[in-house]
Amino acid sequence: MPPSTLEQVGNRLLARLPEEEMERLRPHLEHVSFTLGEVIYESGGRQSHIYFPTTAIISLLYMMENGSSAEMGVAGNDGLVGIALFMGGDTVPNRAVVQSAGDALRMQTKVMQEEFAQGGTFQRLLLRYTQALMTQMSQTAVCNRLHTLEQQLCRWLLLSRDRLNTDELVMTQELIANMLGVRREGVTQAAGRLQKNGLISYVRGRITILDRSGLEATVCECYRVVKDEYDRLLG
Amino acid sequence: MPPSTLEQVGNRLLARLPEEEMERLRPHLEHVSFTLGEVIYESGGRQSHIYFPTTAIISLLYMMENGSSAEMGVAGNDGLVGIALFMGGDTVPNRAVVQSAGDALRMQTKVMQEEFAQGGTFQRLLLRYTQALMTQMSQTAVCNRLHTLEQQLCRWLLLSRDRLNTDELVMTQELIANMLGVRREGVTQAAGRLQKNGLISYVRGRITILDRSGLEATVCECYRVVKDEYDRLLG
DNA sequence: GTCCGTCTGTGCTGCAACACACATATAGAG
DNA sequence: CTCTATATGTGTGTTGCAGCACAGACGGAC
Repeated sequence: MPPSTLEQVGNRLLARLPEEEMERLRPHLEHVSFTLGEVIYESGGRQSHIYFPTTAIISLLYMMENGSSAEMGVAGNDGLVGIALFMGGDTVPNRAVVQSAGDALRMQTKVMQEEFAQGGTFQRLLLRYTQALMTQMSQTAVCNRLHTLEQQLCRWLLLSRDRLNTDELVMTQELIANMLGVRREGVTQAAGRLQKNGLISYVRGRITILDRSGLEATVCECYRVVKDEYDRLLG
Repeated sequence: MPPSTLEQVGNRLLARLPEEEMERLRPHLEHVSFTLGEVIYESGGRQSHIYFPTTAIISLLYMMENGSSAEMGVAGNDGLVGIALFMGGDTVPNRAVVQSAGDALRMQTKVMQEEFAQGGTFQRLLLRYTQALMTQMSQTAVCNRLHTLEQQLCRWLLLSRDRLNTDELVMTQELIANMLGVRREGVTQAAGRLQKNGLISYVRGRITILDRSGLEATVCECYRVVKDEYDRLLG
């Protein structure tokens, strides 16, 4: 695949690199495709590559000892998967799962680390993204504590929508429940209310966002805090 | 204060710096004291200094628009306050409040940033600490979602204990409730159960940990996940 | 078409935490 | 010692979600 095509459906972090750095990295970027549910890394697992999603969305999930799970963050074409590889810890105690099938660009860990050590725009962007992700994680903590399932579902839908280029999400309520760390029935009820209010419609694993501004009116402040931070840090 | 005394009651991050880097930084470290409840920075506020607590404990709180709050992380003598200053974002959307009165060493932002840009052990330690803090934040999200108030209180007590050198915490239930983002009455009930079981005792703003291993038996896995990551990344 | 697996809807009961109201206990000021 | 502000204890009712059970509905395989 020629370089120009690589960046056509691109990753917004990489798109912000100056041409000089991009030229160095381009030969090391490799296109990969992910299917729904694929596990990119396990909790504590080492990664051979860092991933820059282009159309895929990746969830960072903590898996409880008893089997339940909860999402702590999500990465799309505005971010990357593999923070630990440049933060120095090598691994993190969570799992990365493909939440929405799609593509990513990947780079070998060693190449990435060498470029990171140069201290240029690449390092600066990766650190700023990491800070944005921290905001997302900490706001998730707040939201889990203080807000209703319905508000959290709105937040989740909007965060997903922002990382896709379509209003249709391929996603069952069961999977959403696993992400949010709640029961499937709870998602059914909350989604039912949103549908009744004309904000979304859904059938059997396909959710369509009908009224984005309606969702934004229903969601808690957490969504905007996270979005504003992403825009400020990476916009 | 002579340098040797500065490090006597020290900060464990700084203690891990090689002598060469420490020599460069020592002239720029300044001792400061914090009182309970003091606000180190406001949400979105710029900081002139980065802080390395020695005996103080600092909570990172998100303040909701409606006035309620929730803790997203905590920093003691194993960490620092001011992540955003080297991650590149300058500010974060939360507030840093003194949870336990005590001291810290501080360094001017500019000095810190110059040393960080050197890419040596200082940078490596700060990034590893940041990763540890991310684990703490994300585990807080999980814990808020999936665990009971009593378990979370245990987690909070243990995290505080680990950052003090005494079993007595000066802390009212009201303040703990603000940290955990729950009602004061809920804390009263959970603390009452812990006291009845002989794990803690408390009177009017003073909590004493009587049975640390009992707390560890009651707490959810979140505490150990965070502690193990801190040990692994910074130990 | 029919079948079967998957996805969604709904009706319980139960519990943890909330909101509000108010009672009691304690430390420190005077 | 008394007063007061602050800290903690308790009761009642409500809410949001969990846990469990099962009914219906849809879609692809055959």
